[in-house]
Amino acid sequence: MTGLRRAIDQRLAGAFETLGLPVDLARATPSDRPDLADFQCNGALAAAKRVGRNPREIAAAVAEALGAAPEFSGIEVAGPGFINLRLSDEALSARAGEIAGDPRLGAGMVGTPRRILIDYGGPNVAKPMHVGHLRSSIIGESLKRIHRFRGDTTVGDAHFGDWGYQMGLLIGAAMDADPWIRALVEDLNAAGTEPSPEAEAAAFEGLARRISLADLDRMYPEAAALGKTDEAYRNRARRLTAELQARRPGCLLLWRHFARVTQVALARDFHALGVDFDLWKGESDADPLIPEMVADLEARGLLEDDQGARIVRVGRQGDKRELPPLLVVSSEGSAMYGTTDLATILDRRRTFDPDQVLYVVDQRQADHFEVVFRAAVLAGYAAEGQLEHIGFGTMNGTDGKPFKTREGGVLKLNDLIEMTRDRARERLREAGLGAELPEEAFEATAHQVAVAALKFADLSNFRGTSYVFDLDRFTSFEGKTGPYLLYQAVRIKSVLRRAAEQGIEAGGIRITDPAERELALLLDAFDDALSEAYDRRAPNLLAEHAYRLAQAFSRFYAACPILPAEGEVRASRLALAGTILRQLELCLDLLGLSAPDRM
RNA sequence: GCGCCCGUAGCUCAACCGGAUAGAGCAUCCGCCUUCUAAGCGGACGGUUGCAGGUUCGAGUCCUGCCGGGCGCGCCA
Repeated sequence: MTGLRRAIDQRLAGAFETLGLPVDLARATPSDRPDLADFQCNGALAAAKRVGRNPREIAAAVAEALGAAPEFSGIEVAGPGFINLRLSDEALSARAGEIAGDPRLGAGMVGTPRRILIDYGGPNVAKPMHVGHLRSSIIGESLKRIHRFRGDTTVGDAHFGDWGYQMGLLIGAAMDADPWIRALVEDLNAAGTEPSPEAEAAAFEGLARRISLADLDRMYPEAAALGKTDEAYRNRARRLTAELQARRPGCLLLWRHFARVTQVALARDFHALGVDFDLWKGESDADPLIPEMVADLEARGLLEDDQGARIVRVGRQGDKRELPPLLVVSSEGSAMYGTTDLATILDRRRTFDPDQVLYVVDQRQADHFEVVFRAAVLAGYAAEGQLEHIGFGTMNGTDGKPFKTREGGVLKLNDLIEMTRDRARERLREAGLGAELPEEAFEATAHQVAVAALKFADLSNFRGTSYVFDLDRFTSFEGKTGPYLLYQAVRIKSVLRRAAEQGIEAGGIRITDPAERELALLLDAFDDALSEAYDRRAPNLLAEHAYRLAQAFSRFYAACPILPAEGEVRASRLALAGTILRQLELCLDLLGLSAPDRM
């Protein structure tokens, strides 16, 4: 199925070819001047430059050549050589009808599907999620859904931060906090063998009583702070990290408890946000590959000794700056951030063999990924361009620096969600739904509204730039917000429900009113918005489309009564509304949102 | 110091390969519920796109310089 915009491209290409003009310039875009046209082509201007002729003459010739095409109701040359194209109501009606009958609502697939792995979320053991985790999680989730919908075999991996120095800190802190734990770890380490299943079960049971997620939340910041100021403490944590990575049984067992407790809680929190991972692989899963990888790097002659550490230099001729080397083995003998990342590349290659890996991680880590990717290419673990860092900007406070609460701490994601849910409940009660809906549905709706508000507020910004985190804006339900999108969907559902009750049926779509034209044009523009969001890895483009669609519907709703109309007009408007709902809900789903039935 | 990113309306953000009159939301003001959910709709107000040059028929967009801000620059992740 070809969309209208693409059909116009083809018409233009035909005309350009006939006239001996560069065909790559034959492209229609939505008009900047909706009062003058639906689409415009600026190709005559660029062509004039290339072939050295008058742009208006070229435009006039193209317009002439286009003259017989049936989908246009108006073709005009304007300004310096814009070709303004207006579509006939018939063409729009036919296209709207096509989309109405299309399970994919007008969206195309990629030409050649690829295998894509998306690394996002990046939760860590013992670190509760804060607002900073919101971006990676929801951008990554949306990219995953967009890729999958367009036909790629797509896998989302949480890439759980469960390995490294932080674990040494925590193991030490837990041993300090409780003599029973200290004894357990030390005895197991001394024994040097895995405990029996019974002993292991008993140990986990004892740990479950002693260390909860809340304890970890409390212990980690304290230990991290101590590690910064106290050298002996820091050195012990490093040693314990190395012991864990050497798989000393006591450290390993305690670590497994930490990871398990955290993961269960995190998966629940992610799910509540509409974020679900296909894989929950940890950095620890890449760990077993490290020895052979180090040997391999050695064999390839890439490893160098430097200040007691082992590194890979990744500088290239023509670099504008000197990149730091990849630190493969620390002077303590530990694997570092980059080591596990490199080993993870190997692991993914063996287990999933992706054509491309997208890392949805804070922009500040651009240099780190550049180093890792270069090392991977040097070692032959990945091809140039196969690994891509999808960086995003930070959420800043009004002072322009990464967001902190008034107390100076980080805002926990769960607190933000609860705050927003409170506002949603209040708003639902005002609407009188508190009494009408069963408790469960009421809570579910409040949650949907809150999540939509938070996620849309983030997704509507271009991912690459930092933005100011404004609590009021994030928890607002009016204007260009997630709840606005949900509300439009809810209104349509309500209309469709009434229509069904009254036995009113939808019919063929006939576009006549300006509000209907706008809707038909937007339905057609979905495919462009989706493929653009895909190509540029920019969900905000899809969010923008969803908003425009919702807004156009709201105007249509105000201007064109649906059920109060009669006959074919009513049947047409009902069909149009139903199609808008389906495309809107599809957009919401691709953004990781969902609309309730009532709100 | 070196490098990367950013600077657009009072505030928060958009702007497709360089195109016409730079768009939304919030805030402010004025209208609209006796038709389907007013979390809505219509309208008004609001801009020298940080500054100065350059390329171009045409620049928020490309180039150079300056000013301002953020971030990164091997033993955390």
